[in-house]
Amino acid sequence: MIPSSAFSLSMTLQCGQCFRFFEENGVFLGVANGRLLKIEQTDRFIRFFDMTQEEFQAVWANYFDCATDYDALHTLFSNDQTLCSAIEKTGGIRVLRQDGFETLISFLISQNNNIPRITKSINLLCERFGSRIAPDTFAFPDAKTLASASLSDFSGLSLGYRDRYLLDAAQKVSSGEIDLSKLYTCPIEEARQTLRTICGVGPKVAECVLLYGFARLSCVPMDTWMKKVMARYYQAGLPEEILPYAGIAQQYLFHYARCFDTF
DNA sequence: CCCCAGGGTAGGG
DNA sequence: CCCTACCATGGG
Repeated sequence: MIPSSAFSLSMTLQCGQCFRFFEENGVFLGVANGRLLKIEQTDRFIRFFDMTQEEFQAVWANYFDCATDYDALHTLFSNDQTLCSAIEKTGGIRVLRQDGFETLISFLISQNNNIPRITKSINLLCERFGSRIAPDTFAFPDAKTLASASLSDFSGLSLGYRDRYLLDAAQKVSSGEIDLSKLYTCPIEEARQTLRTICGVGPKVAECVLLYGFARLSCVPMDTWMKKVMARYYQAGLPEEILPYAGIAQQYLFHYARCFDTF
């Protein structure tokens, strides 16, 4: 269990950073790290169902980024007026530490797309190519499996023109042409450059992959909503002192603009 | 019919 | 460097 202060499970799982959780009577079910996760938020705690302390420490503490002091970040961010307002509504969001390859594929699908359709495509992709880990539950497929597919194998997943992007990404990772493990710590510009050799990875998708998949917290995905926020509130850029954690600030501002502000 | 969706690419100035 | 048309697909 995790204390609930400054932690909103529903916002964290539904703010558009991950796509494999759904809510049923207040309980969230989903798949990450090749495991089925059942989890709920009570008044004071986040409760993990069917979970040993060992598994929580080995897998999920990292996934939910329990080591980061979000209260300290809120204090830092609150010096800024707009972020202060955003945090009032969205401060329970945590930036998840997701699998790098899954994040890469997921945000290739996200381009010029909407969240319900992204979710649908990803679930269909897992059903077709992922290993079955429980009834009607499938893990995210690995790079080798996707790389061995052909374009026609992707039909019916509502990927549109993005099918060849997935294949290119899977082949570059599977062949070793791209070593994703380097992206955690290599210089950030090198990480961006590496990802952008993949067809369909531009500036925005690269930032998403690095932030959500490789814990590069300085990365700021500039989607249509964040562009509106920047134009309206930050024409001179984000405050200097938050830049090392700008990705987390971005998550608050993105969700604030999308769900609470009127643009 | 239009527009938009967590954009990127190719092609032309 | 900039700008624009186009890219599949579904929902409003």
